[in-house]
Amino acid sequence: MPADRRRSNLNDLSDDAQMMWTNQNVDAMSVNNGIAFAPNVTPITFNDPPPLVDATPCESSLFPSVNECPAPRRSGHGKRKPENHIPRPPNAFILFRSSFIKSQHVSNKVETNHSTLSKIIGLTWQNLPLEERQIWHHKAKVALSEHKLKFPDYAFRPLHGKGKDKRKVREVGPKDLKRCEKIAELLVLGKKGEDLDVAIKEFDKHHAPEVVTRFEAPITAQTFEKVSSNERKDSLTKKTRGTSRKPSASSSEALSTPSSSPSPPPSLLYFSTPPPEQMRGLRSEPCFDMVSFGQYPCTPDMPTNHLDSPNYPFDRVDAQATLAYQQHYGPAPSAPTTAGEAYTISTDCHSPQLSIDTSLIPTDAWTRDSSPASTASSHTSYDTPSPNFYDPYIDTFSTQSQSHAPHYPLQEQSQVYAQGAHYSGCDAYVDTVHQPHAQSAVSEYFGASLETYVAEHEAKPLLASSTVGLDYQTYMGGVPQYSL
DNA sequence: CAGAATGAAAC
DNA sequence: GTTTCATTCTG
Repeated sequence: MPADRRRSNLNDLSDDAQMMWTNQNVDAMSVNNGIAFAPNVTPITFNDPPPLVDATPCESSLFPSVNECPAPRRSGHGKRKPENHIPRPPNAFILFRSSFIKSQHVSNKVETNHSTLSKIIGLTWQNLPLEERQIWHHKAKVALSEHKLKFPDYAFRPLHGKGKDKRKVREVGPKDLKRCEKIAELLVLGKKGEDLDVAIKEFDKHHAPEVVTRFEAPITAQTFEKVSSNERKDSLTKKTRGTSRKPSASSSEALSTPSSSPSPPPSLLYFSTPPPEQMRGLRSEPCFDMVSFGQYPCTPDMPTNHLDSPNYPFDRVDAQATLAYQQHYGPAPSAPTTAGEAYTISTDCHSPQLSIDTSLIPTDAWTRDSSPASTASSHTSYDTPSPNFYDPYIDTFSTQSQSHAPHYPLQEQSQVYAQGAHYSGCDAYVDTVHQPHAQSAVSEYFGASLETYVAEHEAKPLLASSTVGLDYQTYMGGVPQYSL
């Protein structure tokens, strides 16, 4: 009877929709079937303090859930909701996150930004032992049952088309994925609170945020041709695509290869290099994030222009930087053939990193109504199996024992993660805060006429990425600057 | 109010 | 397959 439930009027429900999803009732119940199993929870007691049942069937040892009194629930996501809005039952991760935040495993000293925290918690979640995650899935299941008991008429009714004009303007951060990973790693190892403070403080001493540059997939004359013909109707009909994400636990696409996701053709507009003011006008986000470029200790010969500074000499064309690289260092790395492949030029202190994700941008990437971040291609670049094999329903549906799949060590996961589209805020994201010289090369790259370049080097990928990387390496003189 | 994460559920 | 929305809080 889902149809019936759907028809039911949510607004009939009483005003006690102010809920806080904690695990307080969860552990007191057992979920062995879909029927009533929570005798102590009724629609009335749903918000009541936790029953004093100690017999927790299972509790995370690593991150025990917080059972203190819930803080009054803030209206979800700060969005205005109807007075009697009934929130969705939380999923396992949301429960985990909630509890995690509340227990302050990561103190304010380490991280305050919740976007970053989400990242950290996400990484932690991925690295959580299977059993631990299972516990949270169990809690989620119980929460769902509770929810059903309390709101038997509830049906999730997402407002489709609501976010049609929504676009991911720009990614916050991700300042430092490595740092997030480190924190997550330590967390899974049991370090939290003050221990973590100390460990991260030490880590921060030696760690510098990595440089990440994103370029779209290599442009060839062929693709250019193809695009030109398709461009018009494409841009007329295509709408923004939603954000998909990296492989998830229950998703079978986790194991799919990136080659199965053809890239959308780049747009004609993309090929031309508009004047900076036009660029800013066309796109709602800047090409580069150079917020604190000036913080970096500059040497006299270092460029100090911001790309988005009006003073930046965009007319200074130096396409030869790329060619010079090829002449000097030989052929570039083999061209990626699938969207989402990434060049990753060594990352540690000995050779500072430059990751280039070559995901294509949607056709209208330079127009207002699209989001590079929301292309599927930018989220399918996992060329290793997902570390996440956990099937929350493994107990209900007996599947090919995925649960016995190997648990990927963090390091490996990180690589997978780093090659994904998590720097997907724009086509070329360069954190030059710590590597200003890289900016120089990128600037030159962008100053060049790509049209000319493509015409002259047809069927060859643009290699600005490599140029930038080497440029920076050269600048660093091969001297280790940071240790990780 | 977007953003960050993952996952459930609806289109 | 895609989109929304659960949590949380800051910028």
